[in-house]
Amino acid sequence: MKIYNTMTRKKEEFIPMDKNNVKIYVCGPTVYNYFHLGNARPFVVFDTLRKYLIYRGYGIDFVQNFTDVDDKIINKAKEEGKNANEVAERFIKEYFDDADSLNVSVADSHPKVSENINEIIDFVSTLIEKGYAYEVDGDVYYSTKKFKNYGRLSRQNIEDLEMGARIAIGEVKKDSTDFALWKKRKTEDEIAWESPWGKGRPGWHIECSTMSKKHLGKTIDIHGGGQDLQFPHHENEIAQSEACNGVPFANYWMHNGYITVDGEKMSKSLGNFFTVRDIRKLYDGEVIRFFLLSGHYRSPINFNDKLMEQAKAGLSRLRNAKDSLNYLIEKSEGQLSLEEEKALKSFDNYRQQFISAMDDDLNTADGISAIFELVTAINIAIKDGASNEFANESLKLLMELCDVLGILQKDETKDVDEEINRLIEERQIARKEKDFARADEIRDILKDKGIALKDTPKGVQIVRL
RNA sequence: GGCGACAUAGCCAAGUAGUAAGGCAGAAGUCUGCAAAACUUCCAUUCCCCAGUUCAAAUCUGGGUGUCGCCUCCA
Repeated sequence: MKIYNTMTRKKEEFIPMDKNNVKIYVCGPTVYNYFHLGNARPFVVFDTLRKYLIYRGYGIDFVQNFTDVDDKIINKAKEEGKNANEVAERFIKEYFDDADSLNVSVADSHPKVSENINEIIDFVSTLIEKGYAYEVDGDVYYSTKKFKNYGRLSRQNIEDLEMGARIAIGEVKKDSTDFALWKKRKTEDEIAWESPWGKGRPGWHIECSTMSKKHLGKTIDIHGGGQDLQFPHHENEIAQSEACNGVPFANYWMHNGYITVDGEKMSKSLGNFFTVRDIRKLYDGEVIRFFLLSGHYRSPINFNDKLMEQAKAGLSRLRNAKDSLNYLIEKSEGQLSLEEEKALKSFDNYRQQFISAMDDDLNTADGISAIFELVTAINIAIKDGASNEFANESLKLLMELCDVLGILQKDETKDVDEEINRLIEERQIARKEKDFARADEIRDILKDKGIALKDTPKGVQIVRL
């Protein structure tokens, strides 16, 4: 597999340190609100990477943190008259709710800042000992000029950065590019922990270095996150980790592009964001996931109603194929015919097409195309019916590929209640007696209940809307 | 000011040198009591513009135009 490495700006062959234990760290959310679609993108993208690597036989150790100590959480808590921990815990719960709707699997671990304070203090202490950090009156800063590769990931040189940097009032850094490792407590009611530098809390960047080291070790295979984290967050992580550990931090850096609204980046600061929770009121989580995977992960994706409708329509084509196969399996019997055997063999081309797309820096857009082509081939093959075995095998292949992308995962129950069954039966009788007015009336009634009917040669197929 | 990305049909989107995938929308047809779904056919002589390299360019080089991003919390 080839992966585009931001560090080298090239697609590189992916060679993990240990095939059975690929170490992946992805920057997780700051839990002070529902996450928005822009936040969702890395969750979905790197979850897909994880699923694909597992599909290809790798063992994965996947870590995604929760930033549960942060100014924004503190502010939100003040607004709501709660304590910061309550706010963080609540939105961690909401994270899992939304993530689940997107079919994003739970990580192997989801460490929290608040549970790693001691490790963070140790990390900062080491940086001070090694001369990479300094304390000023209870604050601790990282001295960027001490780290010779500072700016390498984002291709910035430190002099240019200094020109653009601003020092906020009250900050006592030596250089404008220095950043906080530990922040002194400013008011009594602020959340704070004891440290060698007095009461305070960790800066933002140090947590990822610390938790990555704790759960995955000094060097990891892949570090992922949004493009906007490249600078300064990931740059700072590298500076911290490599200064502390003396070995390379991550072998591959992957950055997803952002979501735009009317061509502008969706972000909290611009206020033009849509939370996944809100989008879910209109679209199934799977539609959102499919939408996010419909373009390459490094390209920007624009978000609007029209595009969501397109994604929804595309996904239903895939879902219809799955439903048809399931229906066929229920209604048909028998073994593969000679023709079917041949068709099934040819389907392997689509699998190969899918794999080579995904192998090429996780080209999900091309991967999806392969699935569409498979679906067309399946539809043609089953047009006039098919054996049970053929339907089964086709479904197996379709789902093999869809599972990797995390789509078509939710199976609506085929069970319908008695009243609906009675109505369907009544409609069949009405049709037989050519009372089409009544038949159509019943179809409308069922439609209101979220059930569509397809009259097929083999009977009535029930489809959940 | 420094650094970077992108520009392919009505819309979305692959394709990084060998003659434009796939999806949505649309049109016509098949099937159907009517639908729905599905199937068949049609839908970019052309890839922002101009030069250049080459037997050959959407793809490489140079220049231009436009859009967006990072440099400040952000996925």
